[in-house]
Amino acid sequence: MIHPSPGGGKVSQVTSAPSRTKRPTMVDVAALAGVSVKTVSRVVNNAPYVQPEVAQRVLAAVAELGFRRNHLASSLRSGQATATIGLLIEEIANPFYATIAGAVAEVASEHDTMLLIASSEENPAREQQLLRDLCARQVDGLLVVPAGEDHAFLRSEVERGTPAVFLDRPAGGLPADTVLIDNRGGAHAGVRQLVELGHRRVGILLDSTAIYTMRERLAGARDALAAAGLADDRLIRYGIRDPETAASVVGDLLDEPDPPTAFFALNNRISLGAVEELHRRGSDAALLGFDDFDLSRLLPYPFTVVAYDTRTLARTAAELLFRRIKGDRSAPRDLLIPTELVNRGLPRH
Amino acid sequence: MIHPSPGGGKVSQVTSAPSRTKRPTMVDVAALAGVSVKTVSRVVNNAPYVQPEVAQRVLAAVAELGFRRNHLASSLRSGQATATIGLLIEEIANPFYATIAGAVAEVASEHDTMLLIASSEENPAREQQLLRDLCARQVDGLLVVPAGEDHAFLRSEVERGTPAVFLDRPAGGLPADTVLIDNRGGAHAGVRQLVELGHRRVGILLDSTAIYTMRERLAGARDALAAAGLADDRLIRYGIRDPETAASVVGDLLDEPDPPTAFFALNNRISLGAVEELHRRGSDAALLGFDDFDLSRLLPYPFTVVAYDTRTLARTAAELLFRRIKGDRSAPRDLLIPTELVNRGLPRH
DNA sequence: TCCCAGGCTGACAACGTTGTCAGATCTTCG
DNA sequence: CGAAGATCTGACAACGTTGTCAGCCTGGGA
Repeated sequence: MIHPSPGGGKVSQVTSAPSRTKRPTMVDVAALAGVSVKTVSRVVNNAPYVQPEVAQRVLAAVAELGFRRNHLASSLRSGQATATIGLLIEEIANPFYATIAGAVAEVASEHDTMLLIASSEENPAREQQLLRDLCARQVDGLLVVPAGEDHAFLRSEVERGTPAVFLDRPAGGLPADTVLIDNRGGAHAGVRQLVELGHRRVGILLDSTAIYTMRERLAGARDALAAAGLADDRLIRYGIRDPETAASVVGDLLDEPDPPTAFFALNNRISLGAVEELHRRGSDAALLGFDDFDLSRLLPYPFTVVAYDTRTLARTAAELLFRRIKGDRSAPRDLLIPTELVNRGLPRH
Repeated sequence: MIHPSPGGGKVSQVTSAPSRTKRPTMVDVAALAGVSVKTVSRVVNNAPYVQPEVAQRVLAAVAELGFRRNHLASSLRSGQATATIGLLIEEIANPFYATIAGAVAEVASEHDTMLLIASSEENPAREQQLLRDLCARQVDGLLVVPAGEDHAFLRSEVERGTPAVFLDRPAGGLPADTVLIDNRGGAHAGVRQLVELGHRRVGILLDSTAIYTMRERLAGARDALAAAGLADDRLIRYGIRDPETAASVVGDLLDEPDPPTAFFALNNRISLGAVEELHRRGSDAALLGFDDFDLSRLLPYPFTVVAYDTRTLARTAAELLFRRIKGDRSAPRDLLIPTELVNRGLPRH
């Protein structure tokens, strides 16, 4: 135990008023080390031709002052290379985009690059403003999950040396690298399997056809049904935004006179609602979903998903972007990430 | 069907060589508009005292050249205000951190600020390097979910005007704003409820006590058990990293001669494994988890979680940070986000 | 001895922008 | 009519860094 002596119990290492000291610059370091600013720059950047003992003096000064190179000034002067890329997604908190962000961050980190993330919130105007802002910050490249339909405004930026790679959805009005999921093929394969299992009436549940992925998946599903002569647009339900709506739509369809024996949910929010309703009713309708997700295997109803690897999607796009940043000027590429049919959910009863 | 005519099937709107034009600067705009650079600056920044017709000319030149102000140069010259904050988390793809990132991005957007995100991957050395890098990029402030135990190295940065707010875990060796979950209180309340329900043997499942949140939750649980005279350290299992391990540990405990009648899983990865095993065995042991998660209500086993609002945690921290950025120099604050007991999972059978 | 190459260093300008200041013009008021 | 202000504009320096270049040494070869 230490006896607190009045006023002296604690060494006052904390200056009570946070003294907003100015950041030291190379000028300060140079003065302390007795060299020129340029020499400091050379030492800080590991440039050759500095006498070891001079370098030591400089490093000592750097340490004493707590100098950190100003990255802004550095990249302003040296032209490009802010070692930053911009990622534009719909919404960070959404697990799909979070996975994308994680994979992109990983690739970025492999290239000693930082990640500036912006959320468009599905708003094309906001998307445009954010992309412009990212360019104004001189990012070395852009990764974009498009919200809008028209990206012509990016053309001049791309021509001026900020490469852009689009992922999950195609760019509009701009020749650019694109990395997409095989939405159409995956939906086709899944629905064909339902047909082969003997299903003749397949309810299709989707959000808006204003969304590219929905259009593609719907097209794939229709193709597969049409190929078997089973196309029936009365079984398609649009505008499903959340699990609750999905559940009630599934209920409505099951209550009709000649109900579907199978459902195709075009995204995982819809799958979730469908699982809930089918489980509640003890139904034995087949369920096919698009998009896998973390806990799908623990849900209380067996279903098949058209799965794909979101990380591969994102890594592929990011790696392509870095090739562009490093100077690859070849023609824009369109890459397709394959899908796979996977069984999920817990067996019935 | 389109007959491909040799070499002419497509209008060549794509300049084969993407001509890396230089970005126009205020100098270019000034020359085109026939004014000084400073006047361009004034127009671009909506400064007063520019004749409307001159402003028009400048804006026309801006539009014609596709000029965008260089944000780097701007914030270099004008001192601070990069309109960027840094967020350091463990791993972006993890839903917990994704939720944090989303909420932070939201608050940042309300302040017209962009978000630079970095992942420490639980590595203190990497954390330190990333935080330094963020400072070098002159961010206006830092939000940190600490990985390491010592953040004294940040002291000089904070004193030099980069405020930092820590969340979810406390900072080490640095007086700083901190926003934490009420881990201890939540665990205490949950376990007390188990005791009140008549449970006398509670298995406690956790990851490493090297993790702050684990220590706190464990302490809360022990307190509650001790208060009822039920403390029994033989029922505590450490080092559980993933659902699979959790499941097997639960199995082991249930196979012992005098098995627990209740389990407390200290995070949601562990809860998940416990749910799986309890469901598989058709057990009727009570389960208490810490951390709510999206699909918890659909899991096939009833359990109670100590829940909290991650978004509130993150928003609180972000708002505090922006108050600091705006100049609030009051003493560092410690805020506690409350928890709540919530029933989850589907009823047995 | 001189010359030249290579190692080492610093002065200076420049990156693109904005703060400061001074000057020019115009209005207003005593 | 003159002074005081308000409005408008541009020259210049500065933010912190790095590219360019010139110059200083030292040592080795002719």
